[in-house]
Amino acid sequence: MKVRVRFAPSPTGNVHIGNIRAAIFNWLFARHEGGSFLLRIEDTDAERSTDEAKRTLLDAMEWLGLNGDEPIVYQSAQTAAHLAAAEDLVRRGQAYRRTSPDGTGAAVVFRMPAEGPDPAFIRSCGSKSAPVCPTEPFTVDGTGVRYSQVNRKGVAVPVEGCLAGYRNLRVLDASGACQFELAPLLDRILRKGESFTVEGAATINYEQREVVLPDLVKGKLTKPLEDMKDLVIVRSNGAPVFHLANVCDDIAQGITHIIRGDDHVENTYRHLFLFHALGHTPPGYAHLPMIVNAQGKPYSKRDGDAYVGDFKTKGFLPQALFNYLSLLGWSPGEDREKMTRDEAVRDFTLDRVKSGPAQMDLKKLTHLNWQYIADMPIDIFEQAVRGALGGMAWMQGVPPESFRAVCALMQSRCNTLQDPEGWQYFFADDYPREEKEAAKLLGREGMTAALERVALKLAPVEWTEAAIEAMIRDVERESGIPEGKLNQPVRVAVTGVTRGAGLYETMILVGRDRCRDRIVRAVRP
RNA sequence: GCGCCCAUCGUCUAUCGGUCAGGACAUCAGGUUUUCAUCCUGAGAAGCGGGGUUCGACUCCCCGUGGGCGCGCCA
Repeated sequence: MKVRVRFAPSPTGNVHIGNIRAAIFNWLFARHEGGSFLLRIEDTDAERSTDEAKRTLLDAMEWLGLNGDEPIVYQSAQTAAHLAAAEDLVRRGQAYRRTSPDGTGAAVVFRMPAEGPDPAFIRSCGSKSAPVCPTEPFTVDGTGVRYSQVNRKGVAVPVEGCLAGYRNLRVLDASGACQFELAPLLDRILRKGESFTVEGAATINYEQREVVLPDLVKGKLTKPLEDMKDLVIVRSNGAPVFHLANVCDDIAQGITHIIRGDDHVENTYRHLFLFHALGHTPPGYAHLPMIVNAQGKPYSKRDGDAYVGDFKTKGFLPQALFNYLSLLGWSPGEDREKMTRDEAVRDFTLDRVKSGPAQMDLKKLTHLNWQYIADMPIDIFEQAVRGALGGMAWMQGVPPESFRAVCALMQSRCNTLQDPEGWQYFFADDYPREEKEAAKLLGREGMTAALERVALKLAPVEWTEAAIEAMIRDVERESGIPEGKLNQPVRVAVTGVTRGAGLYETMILVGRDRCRDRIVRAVRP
């Protein structure tokens, strides 16, 4: 069967790198398997969904090259199908209505199957016995089983579970006499809505069963069925709930594998039942570990760095972010990190995905970004820098040849596309200066005189690196300055900063007149 | 509280019972260089704790500890 996966975010707030990482893994898996990658926007939460969020989401997807293979599905347009599915479940006795707490309406509740043949994902664990707090009532009705247990501190704590979790339940009093037996009454409870209350129960016995979820990254996951509850699938206001909508849409879109964050595993146990009740074999599941912030905590709204759009504005390349994110929780199994999309597609398999959480490391992303920038053809780099610089005022009137020359000189020194904002001194005279450093370098003994000599000799010197260097060496000798010690003062005078490309090539690009004027201004403010 | 999941250098990771536990980022120390960046050398840095199983465990099992997730008429 052809693989079909989907990325199904809800457009509330900005797209998170955790989400986008899930999108990347889905995309990688689809491409590796030669399948389809679909995008579904789960916009049923009208309160929180915004067009703004939808747009930033789509922008991020496009920026990262996560192209979908079919038209986008909007969940809000599928409501009728969701409701029809719910009605169907009610008709077949697999769901029931329950009036809302405020009595204004009735929600549709999906019942974990308490009778009939077990689906393949349910497994019996043998009989189980559990103590019951005798002073609290034990009740059974169509919505489940409720009783209390005594904890270590001697306090009664309520326990609640679905009917399905208590197959062949027997309630015993302190003497061991059976007070209640579920199996013979099941039909009356389910069909006639009868309920039963037992007082003074001491022990319960039942056949324990568990849900088995074969996860493609975490292996076999299980969950005791008695820990699960029936679940609301349609609100009393008539709106379908996430679980129903999600499963219905996955069925409608023919999804074969669901790859999502592992914060969904608990939902998956329930979705398994929904797929089954709706007459479908559940898809394969792969639960991805979470990405945590620098504090090792899950990303929250406070973490500004977590939003995909920010990476773009901070000057990161989509290829670099894609590459970096694909390495968070996955590795090709060799010591290979920088790789093309094609390489990642070729090597990506779910069984190589790690199951522990991963922490985002901005330094490493930056390093990767630097590598990608260094590898860019100069034309592309120049274009990217122009785009990133946008319409900065000092860009006005810069001759294309000069700009290109500066790009060529500075490319290998760029960590991000934001770095070129510091190139201002090449083109304009109102650039930021490292005043403290400048004062230190310019204030040295005899420096003023030496720099004035440099300014003087600048006019006639041949405008080549070699000639400029020779001239500066001359001035050093004439001024009694140790060889090489004049470079930094000249640099700071000419550029305002203490770090940059080679001084002589920098000077050539800054221009003869500007160099002279800046040196003069530096010594005589 | 109950349930589920996770656990290798500071960080991302390799290892699918036998390795001097490897790589990358970061850090530190040298070298090259007119500063920076590059480049080259080198260093420090890890199997959460306790029990098992085994000739042998980072790897398998159990307990504990720590962290995460879930327990909504949110998604």
